[in-house]
Amino acid sequence: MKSNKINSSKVTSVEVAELAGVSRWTVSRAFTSGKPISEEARQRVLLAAQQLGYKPNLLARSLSTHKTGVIAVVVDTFQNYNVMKLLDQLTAALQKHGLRALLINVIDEDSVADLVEHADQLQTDGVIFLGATLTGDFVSLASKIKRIPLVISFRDCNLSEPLVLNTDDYTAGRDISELLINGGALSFGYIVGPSGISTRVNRREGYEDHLKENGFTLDLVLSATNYDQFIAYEVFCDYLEKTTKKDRVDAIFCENDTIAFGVIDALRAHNCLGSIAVVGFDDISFAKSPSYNLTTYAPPVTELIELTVQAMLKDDVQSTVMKGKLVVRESHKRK
Amino acid sequence: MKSNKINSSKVTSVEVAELAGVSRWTVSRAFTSGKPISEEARQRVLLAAQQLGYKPNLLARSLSTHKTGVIAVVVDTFQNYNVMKLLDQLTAALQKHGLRALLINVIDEDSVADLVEHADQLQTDGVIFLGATLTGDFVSLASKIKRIPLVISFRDCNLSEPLVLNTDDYTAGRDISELLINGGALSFGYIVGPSGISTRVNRREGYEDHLKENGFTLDLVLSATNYDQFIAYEVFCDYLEKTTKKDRVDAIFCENDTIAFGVIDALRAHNCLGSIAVVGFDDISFAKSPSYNLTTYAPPVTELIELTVQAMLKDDVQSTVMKGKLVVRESHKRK
DNA sequence: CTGAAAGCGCTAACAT
DNA sequence: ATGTTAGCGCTTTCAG
Repeated sequence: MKSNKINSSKVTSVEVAELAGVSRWTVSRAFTSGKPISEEARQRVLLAAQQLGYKPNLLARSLSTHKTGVIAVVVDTFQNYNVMKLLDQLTAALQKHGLRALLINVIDEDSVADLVEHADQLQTDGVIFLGATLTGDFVSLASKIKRIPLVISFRDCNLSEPLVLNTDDYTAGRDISELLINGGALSFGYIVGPSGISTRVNRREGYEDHLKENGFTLDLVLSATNYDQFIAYEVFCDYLEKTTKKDRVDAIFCENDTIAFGVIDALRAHNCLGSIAVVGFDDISFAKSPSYNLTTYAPPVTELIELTVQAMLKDDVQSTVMKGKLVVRESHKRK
Repeated sequence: MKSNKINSSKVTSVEVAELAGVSRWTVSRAFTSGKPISEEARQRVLLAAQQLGYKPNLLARSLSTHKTGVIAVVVDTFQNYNVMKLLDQLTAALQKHGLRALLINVIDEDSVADLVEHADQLQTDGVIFLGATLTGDFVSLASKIKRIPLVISFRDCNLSEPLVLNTDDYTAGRDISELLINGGALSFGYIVGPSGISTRVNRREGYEDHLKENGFTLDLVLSATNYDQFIAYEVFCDYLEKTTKKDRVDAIFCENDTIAFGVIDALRAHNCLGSIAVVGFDDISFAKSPSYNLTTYAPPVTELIELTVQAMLKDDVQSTVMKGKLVVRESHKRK
């Protein structure tokens, strides 16, 4: 006897069909929009379903239709305000299209392939990489999951094989150089995040190229070993302690906002806030904090997210870089 | 002909069985640990599977086993550093147990019931609420999804019906009162977040009760209409502008860290940083920023997360509140 | 340890 | 518009 099961929710379409006095397949139709069914039959089915507490089992449906409506979203650097913003907007956009996000948290970088493979076995309809630092071999990864679309969002990846959707980092770097030059700076610095990572090189190249074209040079490159405010703080404190005001650069572009905060913290701690122009990248919400007032660059998040979702729905989306825009606040000004 | 399909990954257990020279059921066994199968047969199957690029379809498996290994994680306030931290640890913990998180982003509070119902139809094995502000009727919601476990984590909810796992907010409030009293404060304030929300009342009650027991009163209650740093900033600026130093409270406890940052921003903007003791709640990573150095209260995140995951695996977990601990930095000191 | 029958709950494609 | 056949790909009995 099936009533033996503890859980009472074992109502299937058969029972609904019996109660409604129709066939099982009519029940199926009643729950699928755009299928031919008389209004009367539909009402009968819906009523019967409600009485019995019937809800279609979407797993079984997926097994037949070969569509789950679930997209795997792979994230590596979770505790990062920018990632959070992206994840928020991405899940919202997916849901608006009736899709759901299966969140994959990459803790150990080596496990990416396994995690993605598992998602694939779960029959997800696509995979979206929202990685901040991931350096994995995407090409070989992509080949593992040919069955479904794979898109890499918000990271440099000079490949054409998997679909890549990203901010135009190169132009962004140029814009920032221009802002700083116009502000009267004569010497320039840059702080990179985790080094050896090729995901953000374009940003720096645009900055450096534009400086050179205008007769300047990149005089200082500092390296925070991670996208960590405190590491950046220490690195910049070190710089401040080893230099005198005369020797320091006039302006510094930070690979992202988090690093910029650390730089500003260091300047504040050394009582020389405002002596060096600081610019970040990402425009995370904290950037407008009155204690930082960070001038930064806002990636075209909404547009890229929309494109990312489109890539999951149709297969005619091409790899794209898109311009964002400068958000000019106070931190790039020198007093 | 099935080879008509564009996607080549249509390998099923039948083909593997043929190539390995065993039956289809033996293939199934080879991919399920703990099933009786001879080592030789398993090797043959695994080899054949590899050659054909076969991977079990987990959807079909779930349909048979009535287990998907997917847990719905419902979040309402996404762009909140604390939520991010919880989500990071939660997904990591779930994955460690072989489970995956289906992330549900509640944009419109009214849609919670529908979203959860959909997750239920997707046959998720459980639902975890990580809501910060959600005020929905959890009892009626819980009744909709009796089939699977539901747990409310990290929010007050004086109910016993759905499983509730939370920080001991009441005791935390008392601890903070004690810290501030010991610091010599004589007058006390509190800033609430979104009002009308009952999710954090215990925090305030513990604070107020302890103050009263020690002969003090809660002299000021300010209200930020949201967990937003800038709203808190404005609210506190307003307070500072309407009062003189003499009239102000000595200490203020903020419902969470984000609000505390706004308060500190306001104090800094009015050049009176250090004149009022400030304490936050959550210990988000930004709290240790050199520009804030926030004294705050760290919830027992790891422990509660572990309990949450346990609740998904077994059904003998009881509703629990757990003590966290005070993280004493600088912001509670007055100069 | 391995094979076979039956079925998980639904839907595509076709027939009526 | 509705009913029918034949599966989706795997696992659970239970027999051998």
